[in-house]
Amino acid sequence: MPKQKRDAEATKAKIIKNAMILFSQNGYDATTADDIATACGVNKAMIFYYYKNKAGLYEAVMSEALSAIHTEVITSEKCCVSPLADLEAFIRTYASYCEQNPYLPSLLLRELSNSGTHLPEMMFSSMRQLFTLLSEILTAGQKQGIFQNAQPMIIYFMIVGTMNLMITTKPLRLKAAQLQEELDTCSDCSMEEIADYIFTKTKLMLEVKNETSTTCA
Amino acid sequence: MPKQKRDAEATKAKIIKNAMILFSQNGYDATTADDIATACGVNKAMIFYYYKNKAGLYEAVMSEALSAIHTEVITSEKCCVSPLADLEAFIRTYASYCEQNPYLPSLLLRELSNSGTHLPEMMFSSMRQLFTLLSEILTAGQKQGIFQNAQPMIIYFMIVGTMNLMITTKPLRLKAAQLQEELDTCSDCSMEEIADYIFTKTKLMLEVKNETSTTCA
DNA sequence: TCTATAATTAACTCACCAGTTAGTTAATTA
DNA sequence: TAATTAACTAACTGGTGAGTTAATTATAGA
Repeated sequence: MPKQKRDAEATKAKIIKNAMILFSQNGYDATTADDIATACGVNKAMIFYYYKNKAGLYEAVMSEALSAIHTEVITSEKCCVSPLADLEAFIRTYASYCEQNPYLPSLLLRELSNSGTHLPEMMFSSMRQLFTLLSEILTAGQKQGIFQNAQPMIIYFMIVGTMNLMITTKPLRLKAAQLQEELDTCSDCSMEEIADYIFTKTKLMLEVKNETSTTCA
Repeated sequence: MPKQKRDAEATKAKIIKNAMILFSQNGYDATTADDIATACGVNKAMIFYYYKNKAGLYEAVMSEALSAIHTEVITSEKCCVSPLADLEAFIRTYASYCEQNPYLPSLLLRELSNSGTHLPEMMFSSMRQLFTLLSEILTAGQKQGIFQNAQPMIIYFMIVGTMNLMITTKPLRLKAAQLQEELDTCSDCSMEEIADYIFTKTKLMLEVKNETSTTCA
């Protein structure tokens, strides 16, 4: 069954994949069904055949992207027991996932900048779950007296929002750095370095006493 | 001259104002020239008469919004001499400006999530200037040994990006808090409180030794 | 091998929207 | 006050994009 002339799953996947890329590059409105169809060498009608309408496709795309990252963070986050280690795992996993799937950040930011006006319920709850996760890590740490004065929402945006922005603005930052040499836009920072820096700064923000080695297995 | 039947400046201003609101609420593509025209009770043709095309109008809107915030931050930032006071002024001014002009954050975020694909040159340089400002404050502080290990780009996003996100997500955060009571989404934090919190955390991040009163005149 | 069904396609429709145009009315100036 | 210009309008156009439809082809099961 390696190659078939007809393979529903394969075409569905092709559509999702290309739609994700195009949506994240050009936004929802500026991406046409024809664009997506030609991008994956599939007849436009197939999009409507499988996903009913454009909004349905969009929802499917976001669902895919969000559930993927959610399980990734959830599963890898179990690695250690201390809140500090969990925090580190959270940041690192999110960073590495986003690096491998650079479409997600711009999709998320766009959605947030819409203030979720047309945000489908599923997406909303998925985003909430990710926040809840960090929120729980923070309250746990606070109860154990490891973290001080953690407003979860603001901390969440300082971590996740900043990583999202660093990814989506990469080309912009490069351009700015070329135009104005004395400007340090972190234009060739790797995502790992960024995650590292953010983790260090988050520890300072939360006034974590002292590093009793936090590296995971 | 209080009321004229014809007032070019007034209609131009009306168009900009309503366009700004609609663009920030619905995005560029989803906002039609007809929408804007009816919103300000002006004939659609006037939009093209004054701004040539939709892109021209958009550029004018962004130019307006950005130059306003830029001068606001620039002028009020002069208040003190120390980098720490300047940092505080930067954060506070940005916060209060955004609160009064809640359109800007969503416009900015949308633009950033586009990775500046259609970003007009003027806007790009305007955004750069704001970043340059913070960048200079940080390097000054670092030279004086007040700030430690400041990566300007990341710090910038942790401050400005977070404030932008807190503003645009306000309705979303409210909804999430209502659905899930135990979740603290900072849903009734004022912008002042948020700015305060961010400033406090930024000081920790930059390892500022100790507060020798930073309030401005 | 025949048949039912799922996958796929080309060629449409219809609504909507950016931008135009030709003409009208108010203000300005000579 | 006549003429010129600037502000404004109603009605149009052309293109585009979401979604449909009716027909066609592959595939699996009996």
